[in-house]
Amino acid sequence: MNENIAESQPSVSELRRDRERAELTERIMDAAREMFVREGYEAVTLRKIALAVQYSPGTIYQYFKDKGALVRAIIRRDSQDLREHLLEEFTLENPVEQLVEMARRYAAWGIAHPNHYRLMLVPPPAWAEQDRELHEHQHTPLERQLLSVLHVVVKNAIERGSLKAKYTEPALVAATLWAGIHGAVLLEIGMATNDRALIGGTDTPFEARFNTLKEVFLDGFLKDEAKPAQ
Amino acid sequence: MNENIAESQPSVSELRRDRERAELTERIMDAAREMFVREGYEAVTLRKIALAVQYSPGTIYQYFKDKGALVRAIIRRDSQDLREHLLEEFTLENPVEQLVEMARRYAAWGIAHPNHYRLMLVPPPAWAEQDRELHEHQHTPLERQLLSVLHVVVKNAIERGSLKAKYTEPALVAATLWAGIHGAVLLEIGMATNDRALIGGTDTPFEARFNTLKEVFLDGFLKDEAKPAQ
DNA sequence: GTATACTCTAAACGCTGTTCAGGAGGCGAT
DNA sequence: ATCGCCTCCTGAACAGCGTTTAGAGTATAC
Repeated sequence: MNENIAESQPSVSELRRDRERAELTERIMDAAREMFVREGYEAVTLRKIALAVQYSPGTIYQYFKDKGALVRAIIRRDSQDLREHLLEEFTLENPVEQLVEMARRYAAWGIAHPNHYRLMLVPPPAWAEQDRELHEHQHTPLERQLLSVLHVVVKNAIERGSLKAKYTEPALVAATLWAGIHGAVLLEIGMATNDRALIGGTDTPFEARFNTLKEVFLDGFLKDEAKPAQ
Repeated sequence: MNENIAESQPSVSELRRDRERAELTERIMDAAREMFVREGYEAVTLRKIALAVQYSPGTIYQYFKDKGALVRAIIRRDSQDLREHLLEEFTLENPVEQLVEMARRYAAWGIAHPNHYRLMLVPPPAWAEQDRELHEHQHTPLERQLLSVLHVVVKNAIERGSLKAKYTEPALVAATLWAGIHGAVLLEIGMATNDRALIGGTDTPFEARFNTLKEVFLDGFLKDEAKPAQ
């Protein structure tokens, strides 16, 4: 044992062990993610996850403290992915256009992955109780991350004088924007999963609702002279 | 046995039996509602409910088919209550004012009863699978009911010419309004339950967010000459 | 070769929702 | 008054859940 040296270099077997550990961690998360997204949180059992990765149930507990920690780890990673997806390839220097495009990406993602969306953004307070874990390592909940991303862009728009004079507080504007988009996505998800040939055809396609929301927000927030050309 | 008469009048003991059945049904629902609202769906066990009403667990199953049916029955009843609360005492003949007041009541109710709100409006797809039950007896899901209430008032506003000319479809406007309010309520609920002294004080009170949403919707939807006096 | 550290498993625990055979007791008919 | 019926309710049981733990098995370190 070379404990005498305070922090010695890791041996080759230690390296392999660490790598194998990381790989199994990954395999578990991947299998669990797929099941959570397909069947929802409480329909997925640890035993099924263990079966999928071909280990005994107890083994999972050497990689994740409990079922909640597993789902939280998945959420943490996927939140980061969504966040990067929203910010990807932005060369638009116009913050208003950027906001519209981000909203479009966000909504498209949520509708394409309804269970995933619910998992990350509508946590039943069950697993949120010990969310120390989610907050640590500069990991604020996704909702917060999104708000702070919006905050930056909105602040940019305000500084350029695109918004009406009465909207001076970026946090307020960002929260309003996010509330609208979030509500629209949830409405679409709910209607898509709950309804099969429901009452009279008063239904409207999501595209139309999204555009209405966009119009209203643009008309409501922007100065008349700052509105984009039709 | 008086089977010869097709439908005879119920005997006195039958009446008492039916009444007692209805009373116990009520007691179960009341106890369960309180627990669901306080602790959330999956934290409440049938055994605890049975204990609260002082019957054995099996007895519950003579009154409700299973746990999902019980919570669905509660949701059905409370949905009606909320719906009536929103429409209560309306003498306002101005549909725009009515919409604002309804939104205010709705948001206040949701924030005052966060668990109740989530229970009724953000069902994890678990118990929504067999929602035949929720749809029957002209009971559409609450979300639908709210949209149709909004639909009527919005249609009224459109017919009075209060909205900009490009908004001709009440369903579209109603969906947008509801999405915004729903999102705002969920954001408030999430921030209130998740956060205890979080990152920098970028927080805004709900009142301010609600007013911003109101301003934007009024500015966005209404003709300039139809806006209420400040 | 022996001791050590680690990983994984099998079994068990207490809990859950749910089912079911059977006891208890009031009711209507004889 | 007695008999059978019908309803309500219970206690025990079942399978499945998340989770814990003692220990077998194996690779590493000395």
